[in-house]
Amino acid sequence: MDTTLDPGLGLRIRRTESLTSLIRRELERMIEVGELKAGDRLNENALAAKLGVSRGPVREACRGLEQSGLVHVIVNRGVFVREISNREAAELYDIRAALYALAGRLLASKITKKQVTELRRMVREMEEAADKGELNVFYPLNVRFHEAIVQFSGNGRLLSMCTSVHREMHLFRRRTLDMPGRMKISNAEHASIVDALEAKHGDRAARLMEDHVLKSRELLFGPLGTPAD
Amino acid sequence: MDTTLDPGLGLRIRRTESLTSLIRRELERMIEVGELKAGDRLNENALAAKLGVSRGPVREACRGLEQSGLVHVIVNRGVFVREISNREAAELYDIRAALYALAGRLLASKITKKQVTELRRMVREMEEAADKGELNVFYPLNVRFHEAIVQFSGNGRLLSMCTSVHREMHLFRRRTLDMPGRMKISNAEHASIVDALEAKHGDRAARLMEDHVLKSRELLFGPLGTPAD
DNA sequence: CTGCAAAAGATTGTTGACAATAAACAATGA
DNA sequence: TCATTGTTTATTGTCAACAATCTTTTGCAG
Repeated sequence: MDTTLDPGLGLRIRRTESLTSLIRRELERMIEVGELKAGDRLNENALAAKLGVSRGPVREACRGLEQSGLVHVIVNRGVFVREISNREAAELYDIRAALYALAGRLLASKITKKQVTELRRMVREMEEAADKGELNVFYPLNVRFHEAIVQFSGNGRLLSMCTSVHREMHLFRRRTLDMPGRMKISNAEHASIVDALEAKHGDRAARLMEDHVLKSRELLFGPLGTPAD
Repeated sequence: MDTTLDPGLGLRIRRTESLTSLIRRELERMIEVGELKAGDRLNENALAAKLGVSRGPVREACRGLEQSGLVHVIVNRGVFVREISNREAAELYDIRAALYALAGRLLASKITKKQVTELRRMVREMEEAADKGELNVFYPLNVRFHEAIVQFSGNGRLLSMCTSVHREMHLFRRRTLDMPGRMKISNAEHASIVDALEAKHGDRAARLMEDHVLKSRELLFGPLGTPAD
């Protein structure tokens, strides 16, 4: 298989985007999809060869990934896809809860009818997926629902932060226990959140968003505080 | 003036740390201090020559800085120290408020007597600085006070996020109006925060932290929402 | 066979050179 | 005089080679 970065289209693309950013996105994709698993080392030579470029842009891309927390670099040893410990995952849940609460509060004060409709549509689709027990339909909708709320909140930096946190959490091994009734419970919370948003009740929306995230956290780590590791 | 990166010590240092990270810290310092101002372009050749290295590590360092939001890169044009608009600064204030609230909540549940003493000492020193009207003493103490709370909270990722947000906000032109009585008011809030922490009253600590940040925001932008630009 | 030491190999860190692009400037015509 | 086009210069994007470091293998003594 030839996974080169479009050498044919290269001439057109290269004008508006550097190889570095293309490679960074490609690496993010590989990590997201699982082509690169937590703990894997990124071999610069191999990657450069595989993508049909030299090591320079690959190294630059890795430096960006390092800062965004997706990989960590050990001098003279290489860059490794980060492994998220239980403890770190728990920390990220707390942060996500705080950021989502903010998103809810901000959005409640400015949400439009159109946005409410959009969110309600997602909730309805998730409801169908939950009824049929289709987790592979529910899950991406769930992601998009949360993303939409953060995006609608209008705080650009908040959006990029949430995206970053979300990417990092993906590195965490344990998937949320897909308990049978979990989808319906989760979606009921979604409905309440949209209600609060529509009512422009900022405090309630914030609290519901926070609880929604912390409930996921509890499902993984139990009701008490941070796990040892 | 020779601002080379210690070519003498280089040999020793290079073993445990790459030039890239040294340069990134140096650039962060230059931005922090104001040697590089918002909007300035970072000339790769000039920087490389000044630091006595080649362009490679400089470029890698810039990619890290880009991801952390301190600079932005325009393809084929160069990397520029980011300019923070009023709007973005306001967004960052909101985020900081949410993160600090989390820090307060977390710390309240686990603060030690020793940490309370430490915080109280800082408040006392700030009180003295406020009495004498010494802003240049008050300000760094103020920073350390907030940093300490975040650090004591025990959430590592939260600490790095707050540091990052703080750095970014430094790029914002308008300094907080140093109104005459401002320091004393601010420090009274600090005292209340420590009280809430000592009482292990998480909700109250969270709310006080949030209000404390949002009050700074109001001082800059007024009581209503986000400024246009 | 095991443990250690030294050499060979692989990989990262760094550099200088070349190619591609954008900015600055000069020349031309209206 | 001004706008436009062509040319030169400066700067960034990319690459391939070299140096430093780490890992693995091999050889040898016990």
